[in-house]
Amino acid sequence: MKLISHRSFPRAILHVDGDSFFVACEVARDPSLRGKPVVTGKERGIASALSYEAKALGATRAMRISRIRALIPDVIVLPSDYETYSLYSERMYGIVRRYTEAIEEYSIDECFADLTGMRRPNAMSYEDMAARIKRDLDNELGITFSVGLSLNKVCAKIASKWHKPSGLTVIRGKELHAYLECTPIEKVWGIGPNTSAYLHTLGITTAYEFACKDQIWVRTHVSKPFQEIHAELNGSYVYPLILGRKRQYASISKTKTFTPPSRDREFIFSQLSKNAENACIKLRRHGLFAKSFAFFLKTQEFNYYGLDVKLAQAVSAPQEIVSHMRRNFEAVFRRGRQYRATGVVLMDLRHSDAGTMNLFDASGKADTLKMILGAVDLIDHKFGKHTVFLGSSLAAMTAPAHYGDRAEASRRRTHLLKGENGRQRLGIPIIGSVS
DNA sequence: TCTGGGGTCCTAGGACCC
DNA sequence: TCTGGGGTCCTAGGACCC
Repeated sequence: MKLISHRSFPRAILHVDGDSFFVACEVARDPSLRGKPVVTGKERGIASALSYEAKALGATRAMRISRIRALIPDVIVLPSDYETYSLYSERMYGIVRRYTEAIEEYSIDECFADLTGMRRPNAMSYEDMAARIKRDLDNELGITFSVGLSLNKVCAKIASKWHKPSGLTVIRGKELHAYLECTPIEKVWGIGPNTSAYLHTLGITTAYEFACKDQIWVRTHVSKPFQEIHAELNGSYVYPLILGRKRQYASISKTKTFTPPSRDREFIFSQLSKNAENACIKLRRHGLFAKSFAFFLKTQEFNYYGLDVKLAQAVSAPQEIVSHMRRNFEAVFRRGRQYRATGVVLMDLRHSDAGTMNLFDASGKADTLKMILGAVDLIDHKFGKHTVFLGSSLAAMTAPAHYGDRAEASRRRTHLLKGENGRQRLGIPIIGSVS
């Protein structure tokens, strides 16, 4: 039995979703691409977004670019340009914000808006607002959007997905069941492959069948996140919008898969070192410091072996991360095992390292390190990423072309920032000059 | 989907305490 | 040394999202 302790009123929640957003931004910027099979993700060798023309010819998300080229010889492959997409993203938020301040900037190509109570200020119905927002977005950005309007986030998501691309779907409370009957359970936001399979074993295949289960059943069969989804499928408003600017990072990670896989310990470690460098670059770009981190190796069988490391002080220098990984590497690495990827995750992020300085470190190393890092960031900014890098990353940086992006490899300069090398066992690596 | 990369949140269970 | 009951904090790992 459901307890309703307050008089709930229906909400009008809007979900806005850019159609093939990355590709659409590229087309908006370069109209000559319109109508052609276009994919982005060149830098990774994996398709991140596809034009509808490319999809129609059989390409799918996460497909290897090489395979797409075989499938569609005249496909246009572009590297992802997040700077540009972010600009379009900001414009999207701005247009929606004309109609309400209650906006959640959910991701680069999606947002939610709470239109509740805005009929009078905007002098139009919720449906008209949704239509106007879509029209403004399509016209001003030159990108089509799929828009859904319903009682809550989960249902608004179902609505926006209903008709793609360029759809506008309104799902009122009375019509909800009809939509849910046609929605496979695995298409519901928040219900992944695992939970779908589990629900299937209980005889549930559609969102409607799940929604019809009573409270007792729901509490005994699924955990909290799915109880909440269940409530939203019944029209309740459970998930509030998270308003305002994107919240701060909880973690920053860098992982990299290499082909072919490798058993070479030095190579594997250099990959970790490179991950650490890249993660720290992002960390510093946001003015953050990490008080702990994790690193892991991923085997050819998709098993993960890793370690969490707590630091005595918050750091932003890769040298610190690398020296800790060096000390703990043997606990994780096994000879003979085939590895396909490594990763570094920086955690316990904060805005300052103040108050955590080691009092016994009177040598001025910390200050030196800061100056070096500042210089490194400046050089990278001026001459491009990875103009300078740690000696411990060398193997990863100079690996054969098939170990990475060919173009990147050829662009790369070979100046080294001396520091970590195979034999060093010092807590803080020796810092040399940029050669 | 023969499986890339970057995130967040929830939960069960152990450690520890009273 | 054995016996309960109950609370908090932390961690590893699962699940999901774009």
